[in-house]
Amino acid sequence: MADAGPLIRKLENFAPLCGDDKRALDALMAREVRRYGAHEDIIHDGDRPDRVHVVLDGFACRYKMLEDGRRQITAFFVPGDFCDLHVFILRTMDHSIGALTPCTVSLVPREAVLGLLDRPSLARALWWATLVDEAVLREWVVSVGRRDARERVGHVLCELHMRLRAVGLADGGACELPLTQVELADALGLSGVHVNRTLQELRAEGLIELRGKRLMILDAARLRRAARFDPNYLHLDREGVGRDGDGGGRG
Amino acid sequence: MADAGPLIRKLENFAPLCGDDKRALDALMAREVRRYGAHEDIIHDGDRPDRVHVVLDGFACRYKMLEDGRRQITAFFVPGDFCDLHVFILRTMDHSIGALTPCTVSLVPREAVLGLLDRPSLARALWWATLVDEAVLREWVVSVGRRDARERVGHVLCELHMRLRAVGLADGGACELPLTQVELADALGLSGVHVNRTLQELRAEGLIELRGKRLMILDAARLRRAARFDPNYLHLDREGVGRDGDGGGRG
DNA sequence: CGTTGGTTTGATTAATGTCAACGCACGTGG
DNA sequence: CCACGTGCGTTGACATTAATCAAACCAACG
Repeated sequence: MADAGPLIRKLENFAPLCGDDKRALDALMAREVRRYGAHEDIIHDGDRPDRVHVVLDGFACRYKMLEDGRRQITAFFVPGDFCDLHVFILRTMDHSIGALTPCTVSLVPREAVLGLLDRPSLARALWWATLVDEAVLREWVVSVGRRDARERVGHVLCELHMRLRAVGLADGGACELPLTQVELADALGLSGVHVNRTLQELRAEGLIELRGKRLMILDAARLRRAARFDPNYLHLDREGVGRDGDGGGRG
Repeated sequence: MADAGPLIRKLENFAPLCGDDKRALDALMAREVRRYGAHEDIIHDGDRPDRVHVVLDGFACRYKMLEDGRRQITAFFVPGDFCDLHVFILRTMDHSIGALTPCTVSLVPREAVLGLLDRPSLARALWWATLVDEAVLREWVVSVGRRDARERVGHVLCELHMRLRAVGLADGGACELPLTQVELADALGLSGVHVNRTLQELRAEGLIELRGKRLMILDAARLRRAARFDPNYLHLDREGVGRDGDGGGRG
C-alpha cells in the first residue's frame, strides 16, 4: 500500500518527471521496505548506515538528545522525504532518526541512488529536494530563535499542512497530523504545557481545529498572518520548469 | 592578500588535495574578487544571483529579517566558506547574506563551479563542505531550541574557534572574533543585554577572555563541559581519507 | 475495569526580554 | 589639541514569557 507516489508528487513540485523517471523511482522504492513501530529508532546517533532511508508512509523525525534528556527535533519527515542523503559522504551519524508513528521506510543502497543521479532530471530534482530541506531547517532556526510561541506553533502547522498538500496528503484545509503536543514542543523549543496552552489559544480564535490526529485549518489567511508565515522558503512553485538546465546534465 | 588558502585548508580537513586540485581552486578564486564594507549586503532576499560567493577574508552571515525588525542569523561565514551553493537549483534567495566586517569575496560563475565538480576529489570535498554546513545548522537549532544562554554562548564560541582553527586562523586558544554582542545575540536567539551578562559570567569564571575583537579560550575543557560542546558534528576528522570511493579514484 | 498515553489546569518560579541611561574608546573636524 | 559624535559595551529596574511541578482528566484498549 505504501508506494513511491508521495515522493514522485513531491519532486514534481519542482519539475515534471517523465515516465521512465517515475518508473525508476517506483522500482527503487519497492526493492527493500521495512516497517518501524512508533517511537522506534530508524537510525541512531553514531551509526554508520550504508543505505539511504526514504519515508513511504507515516511520520518520522530527526532529533538530537542532550545528555540530561532534553531533546530537540530538527526535522519532521512525512511520506516522500529522504532522511539521510548525507550518508554518501559523512561517515557517522551526528544525530538520530526515529519513527513518530508506525512507518513504512524504503532502504536504498548507496549505489542505487548513484544510479538515479545518472538521470539528469532526477539528479536535479533530488538536489532541489535536499536544498529545500535545508531551507526548511533555516526557517526552523528563525522560528525557534525569534518567534514567540503563538507564531511558532502557527508556523509549523502552516508548514506541515503545505508539505502534506505537496505530496497529496491534504484535503482542503485538513490533513492527518499524528503528532503529540510534546513532539511539537520538542520541535519548537517549547515545553509541552506551553504548546498546549498556545494551541488552545489558536483554537479559541477560530484559526484551527486539532483533535485526535487530525488538523483542520479554519482560517488560513488569518493563521498565516498571525504566524507570519510566508511559504516562499518551501520553493514549491515549480522553479525547475523551463530551466535552460546545464544544471545537472553531466554524463 | 586574500587567497584561496583558507578554503583549501578547510577542504583538506576532509581529505588531502593534490597539487592540481589546489591550483584549480586558486585560479578560480582569483578570477573575480569584490570587497564589501561592514554591514553591506552581499546578496539580498529575493535576488536571483547567477554567481556563487566564497568568503576569502572577513566575517559574513546568513540572516533573515521579520517584518517588524527582528533578525535571526542562521549562519556565520568565515574565510573559506561558500555562501550560496544553492544558487544552482533554487531560483530566488529566501534570505540575505551580509558582511559583518569588511569582506573580500570571490564571485564564481555557475559554470566554473560545475567545472570544479569534474574533479572527483573536489566534488567530494565540496559535497562534504555543504553537508557539514547543514550539520552546523542542525546544531544551531539544538542550541537555540534547548540550550540555555550560558550553553549557547559557550557553544558558539567553541564552534567558531574550531572552525577558525580548521582554516588556519586560530593560534592556540586565541582567534580574531570581530562580532558585536548584538550579532551574537541575533545568532543565538537572545537579546544583546543578555549576551552581555552571559559573557561576563563566562569571563568571571575564567573560561574565556573576549576583548575588542579577540577571543581567547582560557580553559577549553571546562568551557566545553559548561556548553556541552561535542565537536563531532563538525566532521573535521579526515573522514574522507581511505574511503573506497566509488566516486572515482583520484589520479 | 484498570492501565496507559496523552491532554488539560492551576500555582509558582526561573529565565530572559525591555527600557533607559551611562560609560568608554575611537575617529573626525574645527 | 580639544570637542563632539558614534558605536558598542555595561548597568539597574522592571515586565513578561515560558518553564516547572503536580495533579486531574479523558479516551482508547486489552
